[in-house]
Amino acid sequence: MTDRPRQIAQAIIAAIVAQALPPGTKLGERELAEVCGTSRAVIKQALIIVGESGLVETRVNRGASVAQLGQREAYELFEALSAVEQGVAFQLMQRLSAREWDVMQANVDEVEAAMALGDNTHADDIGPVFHDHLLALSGNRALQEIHARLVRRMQLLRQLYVNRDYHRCRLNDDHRDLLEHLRAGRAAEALALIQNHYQSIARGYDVEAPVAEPASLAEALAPWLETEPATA
Amino acid sequence: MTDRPRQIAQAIIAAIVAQALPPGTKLGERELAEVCGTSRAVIKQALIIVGESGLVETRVNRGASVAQLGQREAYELFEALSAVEQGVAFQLMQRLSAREWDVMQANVDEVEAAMALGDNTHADDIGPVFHDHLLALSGNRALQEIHARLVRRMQLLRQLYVNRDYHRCRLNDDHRDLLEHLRAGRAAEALALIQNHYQSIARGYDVEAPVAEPASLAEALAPWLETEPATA
DNA sequence: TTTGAGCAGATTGAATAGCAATCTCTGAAT
DNA sequence: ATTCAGAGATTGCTATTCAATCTGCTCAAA
Repeated sequence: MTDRPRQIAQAIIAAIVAQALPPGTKLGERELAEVCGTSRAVIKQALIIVGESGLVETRVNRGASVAQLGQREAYELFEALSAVEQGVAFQLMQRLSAREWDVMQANVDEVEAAMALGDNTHADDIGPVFHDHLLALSGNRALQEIHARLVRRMQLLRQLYVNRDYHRCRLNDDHRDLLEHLRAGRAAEALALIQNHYQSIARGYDVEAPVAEPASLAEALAPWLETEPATA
Repeated sequence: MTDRPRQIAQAIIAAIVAQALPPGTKLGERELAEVCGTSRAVIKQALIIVGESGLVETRVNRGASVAQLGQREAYELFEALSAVEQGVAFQLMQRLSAREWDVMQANVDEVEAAMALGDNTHADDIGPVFHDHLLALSGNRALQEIHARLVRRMQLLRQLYVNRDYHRCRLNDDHRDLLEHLRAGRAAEALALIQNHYQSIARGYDVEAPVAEPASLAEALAPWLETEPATA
């Protein structure tokens, strides 16, 4: 029961990433305090933690609400993800043998198998893990943290901009091609492909869409709060 | 007089980066509250903000103290900086004309002029700005924020590990060579040089040194607090 | 109808007091 | 010298309170 601010912050982050709290949802201190069964002081600390992760916007005297990223921020997010992965890829190419890329190869094959079975939901779930594997191979926790933060913010975009059925096969093909470049030591091609890959992903997001309705804080947070929520 | 947590957090960050608060310095809530003339609640919020930036370590029931980065974290920091700048450089090379690198060229020349005059202090001050210019050219605020956070944490290393007079001229030569590669579009050479550059910097840090004595919080923070500190 | 002023309620920023749990440091006993 | 116990200090958290600000509403004027 210690470090409640961080626990609550994790719950809020989980709810946001899981799309239970749509962008724009007001996160009132009083209401959150009741839902979490704690005091406003703890809530304020939790909101600061979430705010530092970039998932929540806080304005003085106006409280916090789930961040609504603009087109520019969306673009910068993809560019940043691309840059980080390019740097990581370049470094990994210098010290990894062909065999050490097998984890990522397995992911590509798994996604392909899922798609062959028509299980697109599962393919969508494990497809993005390809990028996590890349970061994991670096073994660099600072870079993994940076990458994870960017990915979490990217989740927000799914709700702001329509996801006109981006071509999964195309993305997985990119993954496969990228792996070949990486294994063969073709640096320029690999980095260019990463950039192109993220531009493909970005193209699936560039149309505005109606924002989902902001659910009640109690319902949205319930699954991620171990402590009993006060039933208002 | 609003948003005091953030103001105080900025003051603490400034003090840490300026080496007024050496690694390991205990940041007691009560004492900070008195020094800043505010309440513990505000201080706790400020410490959370600073903690999220990675400059302060917080353990439950044991409060916060200025982070003491280990060898591994130091290594990861340099690797991360290298990766980010490699990614940025690769992207910039595709869209910048030769002329648009002039800002960075100016920095290199300025540093060389300072060194020619024997003003090594000034050279050390403006030398690192070279890297900021690179990020500024990207125009990507997300990447600039990431980079700035990494640089701030790197400042901590200066106090933990002795800085056996790293060769400024060598570093500036790297900058000059890098610019040539960037202008000429030699991607592989440019990225390799960035990596090598940070390894050179890292080599200047790899010896342990006695940690500076933790100054009093009041004295350390005074220059960065506009509000009057309570004279205990 | 539209616009704008003004007021009431709600919300946030912050201070204060206080309590339980934990940590730290001192000092005594072995 | 080492170990252990206890007092004091520190932290985590709650509750309450007040001022400043914001929001939404009514109502009057153009």
